[in-house]
Amino acid sequence: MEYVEAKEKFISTWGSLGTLWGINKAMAQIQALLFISTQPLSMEDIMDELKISRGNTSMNLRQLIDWGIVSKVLVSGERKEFFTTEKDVQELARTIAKERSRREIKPVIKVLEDVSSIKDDGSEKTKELIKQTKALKDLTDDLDTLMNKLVNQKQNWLTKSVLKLMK
Amino acid sequence: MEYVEAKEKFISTWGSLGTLWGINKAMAQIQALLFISTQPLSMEDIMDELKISRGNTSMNLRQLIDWGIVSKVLVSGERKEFFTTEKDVQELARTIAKERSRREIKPVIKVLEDVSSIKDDGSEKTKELIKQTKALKDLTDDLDTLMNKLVNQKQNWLTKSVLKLMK
DNA sequence: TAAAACTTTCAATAATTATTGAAAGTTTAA
DNA sequence: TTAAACTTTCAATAATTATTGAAAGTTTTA
Repeated sequence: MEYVEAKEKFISTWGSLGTLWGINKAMAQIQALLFISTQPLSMEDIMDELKISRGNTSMNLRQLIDWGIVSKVLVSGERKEFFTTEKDVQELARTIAKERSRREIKPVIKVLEDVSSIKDDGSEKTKELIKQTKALKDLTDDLDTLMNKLVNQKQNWLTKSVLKLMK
Repeated sequence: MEYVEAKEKFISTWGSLGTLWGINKAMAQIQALLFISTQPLSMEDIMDELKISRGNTSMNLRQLIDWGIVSKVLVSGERKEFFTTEKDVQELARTIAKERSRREIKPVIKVLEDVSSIKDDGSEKTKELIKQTKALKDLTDDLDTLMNKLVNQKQNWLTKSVLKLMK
């Protein structure tokens, strides 16, 4: 496989994986492109590489910035803006995990709490609803805690964690 | 909050969470409904509760069965089929984790391996592509291993794991 | 074996989500 | 200032994905 083919394969695979996990394709592909790029890229560069429109590029770059994954960089002597992504995979994973926890997991835990704390009217179906949503709440809470703990150990968190679990 | 309101809130929240994570709404809602139901439900029951068509119900039930999350149960004296979902949240999490690993993570690891093992032609951009996809491959591999290890400890895996990591 | 009871399939359609592109907005340099 | 260089916004449109419903298929019972 040559460079160009490998690059395209990587970008398109990353895009598909994104789609599978509820992340839009353009967003995932922009991040992938920046991730393997040796310098920061301008909007033009991204549009040309991925063959997407200016509007699309602009909107998705903003989302990536909101997620804390991409940042603007100033290139001296250049008027337009350039963009880079976090290059360290561990830091990247940490950022994504934190954001998904904050945006998606925490609100669900809140709903599960509300639902599981309705008044027990003694009926079987109410008991079941309470029991099951409580169990789901506890699990989600534990997973969220675990994920955040994992991700907050700055140094080699993954390796360390895997080792601990193998004991 | 009354039973009916709580039930609807749970089902619709679960549906939205599904959508956010790339799982279709009907599929997530069917699973949610079965999860809090005291008995197995027939296709009619599900259609009525969720106000979805027969075709939709049939297709999504099949997908849930393919994922190993829902199973058919025979109710004696009844001709039609009834369905239940795994009621134990830990077992449920285990099944979902394994399936997502098998269907989505493993194939991506394969692509990352291919891409990161292209010939180094000495150019900076090739070196960067190799370096970054290699790092991503290693991380993904570690996360996948960790997830599978977590999930394969049959008893109280989560609690145990959290405790270990807190040491 | 016929027909009733049920499930699956799939082409048509609806709903949702992503993308475009041009107009409006903003910043910088002369 | 003003006009060129650049970015953002957003209504229109395209692409994708989900859903319907009726016909075809299957199984069971009489």
